Amino acid sequence: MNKPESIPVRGRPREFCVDHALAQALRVFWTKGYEGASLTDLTEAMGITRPSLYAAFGNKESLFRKALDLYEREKMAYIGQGLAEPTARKVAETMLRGALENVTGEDEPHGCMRVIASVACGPAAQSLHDEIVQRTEVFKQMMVDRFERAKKEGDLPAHIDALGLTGVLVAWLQGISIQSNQGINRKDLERLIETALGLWPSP
Amino acid sequence: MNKPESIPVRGRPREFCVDHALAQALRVFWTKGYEGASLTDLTEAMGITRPSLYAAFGNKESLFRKALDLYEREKMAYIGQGLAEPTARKVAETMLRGALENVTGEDEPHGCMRVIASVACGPAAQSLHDEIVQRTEVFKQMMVDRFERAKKEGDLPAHIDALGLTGVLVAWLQGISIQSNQGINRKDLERLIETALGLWPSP
DNA sequence: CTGACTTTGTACTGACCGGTACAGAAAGCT
DNA sequence: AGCTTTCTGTACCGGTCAGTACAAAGTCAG
Repeated sequence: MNKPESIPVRGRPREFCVDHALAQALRVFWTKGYEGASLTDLTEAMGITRPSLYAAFGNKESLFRKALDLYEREKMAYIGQGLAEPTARKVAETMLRGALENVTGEDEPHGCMRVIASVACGPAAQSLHDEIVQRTEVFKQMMVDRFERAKKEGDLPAHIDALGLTGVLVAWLQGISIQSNQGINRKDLERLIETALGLWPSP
Repeated sequence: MNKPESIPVRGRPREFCVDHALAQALRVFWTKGYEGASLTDLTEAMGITRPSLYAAFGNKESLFRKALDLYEREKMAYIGQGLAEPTARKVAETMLRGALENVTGEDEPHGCMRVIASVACGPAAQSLHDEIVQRTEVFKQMMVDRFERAKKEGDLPAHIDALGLTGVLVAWLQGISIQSNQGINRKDLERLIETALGLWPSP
């Protein structure tokens, strides 16, 4: 995984694996946020020099975007899995437990990269902030639609506000991320989740 | 409010009001976080020069701590008010509505400064992060105690886990902060809160 | 081999960061 | 009047930031 991956065509071949370097960059951004991660942090973690980074990834911002894509693809799969569950309760349970796993990984940064990055980006990275917000909105809308369907299917009471319930669930997910980032231990987060599921509306 | 406040004793009198300058600094830190706020941002907003800032407040970090004290004193009163409410439900309601007001202020930054600052501080500000986390833990413990009392008083079912319920409520507060920071409108946050209160356990 | 082409590491750029040295200005004390 | 004390503005410090110019090195086609 740490060697070149594609058939070189012309010129001197690249001496590192782009995917592996991107995975290392993801770890740095995940831990430190966009502005907190310096090019020195990134190049050291990726094991390449600055010009190599710029040649392969454009600049810091486009590197971050690629890392964010990778993060959402590999680390936020639990959102999509949750949406596919058969009942509203299972949707919530899958997302809450998935977030817990994502956020308390053994040797991974604690907290959700999306949350960290959206909060911790100054005016210089306004466009990044906006993009993260927009991606979050897409997920939220899918949840609203899913809960509307659940109401029709009868596994959510009719008086429940699907948008409000989505806000509640998203707030839980974000709160789990923040509390984990603040160093809460996993056991306490599990109690949070158990209590939250205990509050979840029954059909 | 923008003129000196105390009786000068010796030497040239200070030409600005310390309290007013601190309030302006608070706005900057609240909006941009600790590392995102540069000394240039701060001095411009405060209307003073760098040496004046250093003479009056020590350095950037101690200025931030003073601003954080001011924030908790003036903007987080709803936590203490909530704890004083007679029932667990009113505790939650007061805190949720207080957070909403705090976070959707007309010409104030959106989001809770504590949340923003705890997430958006790099390794340089580790001691600040730790202090914010510690202050949060104090509040949490008070909530746990309050909900334990509520169980004894019978306005919370006995099977409820007070620590888990505190995590649930804190996650809501943090989620409200983040979603507001991401530009959610106030109406949607109100629906989040109404739905959350609808889930709150009845005695 | 020669030339085209691309990646490599070194060493640099200008801009900004937090923090400060210093001299002049404004007040009270004697 | 001086003298002391404190604040004010200018102009600077070394360090770090994101980004790049440039030449050496490696691999292809011919």
